[in-house]
Amino acid sequence: MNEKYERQMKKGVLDMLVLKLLKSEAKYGYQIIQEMKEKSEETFLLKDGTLYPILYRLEDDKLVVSKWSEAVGKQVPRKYYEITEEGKKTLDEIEDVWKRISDGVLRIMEG
Amino acid sequence: MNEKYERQMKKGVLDMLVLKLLKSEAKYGYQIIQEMKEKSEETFLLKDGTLYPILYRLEDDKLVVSKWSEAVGKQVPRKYYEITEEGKKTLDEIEDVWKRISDGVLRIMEG
DNA sequence: TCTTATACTTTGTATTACTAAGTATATTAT
DNA sequence: ATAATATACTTAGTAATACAAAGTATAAGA
Repeated sequence: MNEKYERQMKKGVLDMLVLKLLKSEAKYGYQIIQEMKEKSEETFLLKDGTLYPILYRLEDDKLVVSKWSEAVGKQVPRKYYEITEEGKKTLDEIEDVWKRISDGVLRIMEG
Repeated sequence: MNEKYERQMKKGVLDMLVLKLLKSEAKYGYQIIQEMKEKSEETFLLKDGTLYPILYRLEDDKLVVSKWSEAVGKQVPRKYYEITEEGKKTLDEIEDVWKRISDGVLRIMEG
């Protein structure tokens, strides 16, 4: 029952969180999943099947670009995702939307 | 572009907000729309076509019950929606989910 | 050798906010 | 009287996304 609401409430915010994590530096998929888990203190536990479609969508929208890493030794090849200028701009906008909505929720829930 | 994110971010929270507004007293559709608008300071501007499907869903889930008002004078008949005990319990649970998710978002966005 | 972690891809499902169109009555302004 | 607006509820259809699940493949450790 609660999972239903949890899933719905996450809609829209994951794009924002992924862009935020990429803002400091380019990262690869597994790294994003780990940071999301650690920084949110276990609240955002993404499956890879959830993250990659988000990254592909962000790439289609030109908010991120991806590059395969040079083969360094025997390292499994990694695809690094880097935020674009447009991505940074969009991140700021999405953050404003989030602030406005969470403020609105607070006003109703606490009023 | 932003409308897309705004719409997604509202998913899940509208049920919570409607239940919250019904917690203090039974209300009819138009009244809910007005209170949502006022209390959220223009953030949640629901169309009737958005609200009623939510109310029907809540009713299907037995979180609210509806009663048509007695015909008082020439008043247009109104359908009052009242939160159930199960609805109150679910509201508390959804609120916990919301708090956990918004805390998680904050941790990532501010850290 | 087996398990686990790393790493990316694709397909399909369930859910929900919103638009739009429809029906109908009461009140207010012209 | 008439027109416009506010009130009040219903239904059908669209777009978007979190997630599960299944698949492919390599590296490291027990």
